[in-house]
Amino acid sequence: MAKLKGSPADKPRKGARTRNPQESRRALVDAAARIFNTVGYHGTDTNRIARAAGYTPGSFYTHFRDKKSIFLEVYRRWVEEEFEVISTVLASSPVGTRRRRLAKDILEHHRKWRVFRASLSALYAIDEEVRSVRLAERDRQIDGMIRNARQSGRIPPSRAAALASLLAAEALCDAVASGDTKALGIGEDAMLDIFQRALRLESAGRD
Amino acid sequence: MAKLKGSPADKPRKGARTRNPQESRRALVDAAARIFNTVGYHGTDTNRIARAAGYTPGSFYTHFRDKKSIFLEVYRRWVEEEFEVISTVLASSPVGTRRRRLAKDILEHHRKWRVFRASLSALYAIDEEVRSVRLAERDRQIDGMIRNARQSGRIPPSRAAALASLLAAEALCDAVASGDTKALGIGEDAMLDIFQRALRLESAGRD
Amino acid sequence: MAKLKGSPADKPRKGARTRNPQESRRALVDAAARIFNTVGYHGTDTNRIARAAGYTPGSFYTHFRDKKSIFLEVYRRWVEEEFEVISTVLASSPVGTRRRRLAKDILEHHRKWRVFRASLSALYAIDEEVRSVRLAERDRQIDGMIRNARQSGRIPPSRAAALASLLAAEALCDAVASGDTKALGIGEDAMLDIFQRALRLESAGRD
Amino acid sequence: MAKLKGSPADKPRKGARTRNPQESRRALVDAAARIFNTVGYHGTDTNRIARAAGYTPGSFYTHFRDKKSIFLEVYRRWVEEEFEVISTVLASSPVGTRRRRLAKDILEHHRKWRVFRASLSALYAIDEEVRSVRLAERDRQIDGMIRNARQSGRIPPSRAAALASLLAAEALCDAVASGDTKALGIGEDAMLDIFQRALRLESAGRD
DNA sequence: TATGAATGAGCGTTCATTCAT
DNA sequence: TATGAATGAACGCTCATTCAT
Repeated sequence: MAKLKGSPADKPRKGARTRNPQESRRALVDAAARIFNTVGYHGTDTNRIARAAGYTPGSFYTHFRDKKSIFLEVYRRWVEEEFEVISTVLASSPVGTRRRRLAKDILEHHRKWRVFRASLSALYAIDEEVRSVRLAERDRQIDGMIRNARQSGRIPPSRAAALASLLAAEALCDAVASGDTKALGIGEDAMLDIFQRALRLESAGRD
Repeated sequence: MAKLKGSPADKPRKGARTRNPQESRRALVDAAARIFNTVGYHGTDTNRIARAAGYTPGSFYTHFRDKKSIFLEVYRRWVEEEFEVISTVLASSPVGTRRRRLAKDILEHHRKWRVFRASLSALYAIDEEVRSVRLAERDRQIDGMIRNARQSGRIPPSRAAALASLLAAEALCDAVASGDTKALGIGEDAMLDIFQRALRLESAGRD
Repeated sequence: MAKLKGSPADKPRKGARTRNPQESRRALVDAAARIFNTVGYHGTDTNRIARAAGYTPGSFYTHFRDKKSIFLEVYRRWVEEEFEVISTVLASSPVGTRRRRLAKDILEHHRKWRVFRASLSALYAIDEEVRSVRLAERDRQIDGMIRNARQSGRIPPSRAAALASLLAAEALCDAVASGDTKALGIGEDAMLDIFQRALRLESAGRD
Repeated sequence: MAKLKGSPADKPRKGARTRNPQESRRALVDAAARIFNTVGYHGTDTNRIARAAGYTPGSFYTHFRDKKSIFLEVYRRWVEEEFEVISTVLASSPVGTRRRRLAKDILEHHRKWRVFRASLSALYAIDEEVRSVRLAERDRQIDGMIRNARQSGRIPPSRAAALASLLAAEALCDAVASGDTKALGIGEDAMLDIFQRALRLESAGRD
């Protein structure tokens, strides 16, 4: 299952072997993200991450306690990236197309990381640490949504409504991103419409 | 990560060692379901499944081609079980409380199988076969929803809307089932309300 | 330190790959004893044990829980072997030369297993399980000495005296066996005399 | 086996990081002694020694060729310490209680260093260098014992007798020090008596 | 159909040691 | 002298799977 040993995710980095720990860490996280997102958490081995980043197996452990810890790091980075995707749209898109743009960009971001995200969910169900890190991120996301609504003059959603729309959005996203809609004979546009509507839901939620 | 070696999922079956292949298969699937749902797909080993079912490692392979194939079998059984949960409610609950009953029972079913379902999602993202089996089931579920609406005189949802409400329902379900709502300080009732609303959505969808 | 990778201790057994678990276990213990006794506990790896016994790495673990457990098994066998050495002498040697014969044979047995025994002592100082197994054996040895004295009509030693003479005998033994006496310019015969005297001590001990 | 990672043996020295090589060496040997004596030679890693001494991994190797060499250094220091223990008693104890005092103090010294000493014995069986260093120390000890007897007007023991009593004393010592006597239901006092007698033996030995 | 010993590739991790700074 | 990132060989152990019985 999932034998992709010599995949393009493995090119040993060009200018590796820095003496700069920041850079090394970054290179390892880059490589890990790529590989986790190709073969999932259990299909990834730490030696391969190190080699793909241009280092030897032992080096992995000068930067990370264990495999789980780099996985969590990748996750934290992913959340930040999504924040940036959203901020960028909110800052630069004209109001009229904003919601559509937002839906499209979030979707694209999920599409790009769908394998990684699936692994995250699986681990989340089993591992206490993964669970608590993800819950903390969820908490921040909910707060952000409420703050957002308030700042733009909308009636802020309840926490329940915020979470619901967050989850619904994610689920639809993942479905489109993974090609399920297409496989089920559903147009991506029809789905995008519904997704947009879910995004709107957040301002309507009342307990 | 996820070391539950001597967990209660392991009691070696009571009256094992039949010469009846049907029975053996069933015992193995039972054991597999329990263990997959405790430690996830990758935390489960086939020898352990066999032993928990009252057989020896080799026997596993006289009944299943490989580990994935029993996982898929468990999945098929899960879908059937959910169908039964739904049918039972639809057949026996008075109309007034029907939707709430449905929400509650589906929720309970998800809560019971959340670890298994998380593994399914992770595998789904990586494995072609898991993907196609699950897509087939999704297809049947969508058809069922549309047929259902038609039979009860409602305007049938589009396939897109049906999938959307299916996914949203699942996501909310999993969130409550995994205790996320509680962890995030959200009341289960508030969430159940929203969940019910999502269930209703299906009749409103228009392409 | 202690690189003896291709040593004669490694010949992959002639008629390996039995389907007989007893035989396999025996072969593994044989190989383990040889290797532990050549490069010590920490210099020995389980893959090498398996290969030397004519099996593959995984097979080791169908017969032993872990490395420590085979080490303990080797130890139990060693104790039995020493019992046999002693019994044989007591049964077959004429009274006049008996004590000298005993000293010589015990010495030879220690000489043969000195590296293994040194590892045992080191582990004993650190590991609870090794400690308790060895203490149990010591206990049996002390009982045996007392019973022995009683049976042959001598005044049985106190437990303290028995242990003391056991330990002294072992220490002298190891010294001769490891060649220390020779290295320190001491004749082996002079040492054997003293050793014999220590053996006699056991019947003299009074609390 | 022997996982004591965050043990008290690890407090990173108070006033570390001297530019004084003598001081650094001493700090490293101090730390090494403590750790070797807690988890044994193979359980000790050089990075940990360095850190516990207040230095970084690389620094270790500016002061010691390798791990074995610091181990040997610790051994040399141990022998010196024992000499001091003995000299102190001989110089300060009244003749009447001298032997008992000696036995007690040597015992205490062994008790304190029993894990380290066990590692020494194990290495001794395998490693040429450890062997030759320890043999040299043994040689000095034997000479000392003979000189000692001569100086106090006793008949000096033969080398064989001296070694024998040295070894016997050590063995009894280790047994009491490691708590074996207690575990075997033997009173420490009974053992101390025998130990004292062994100490006396040295003046009685005749080739 | 059932057994269970055997397989063997592989994985996460450790650690003595090096070396550019 | 001191640093600490990097090394890389190795090791204990796992587990899906096979196969002779």
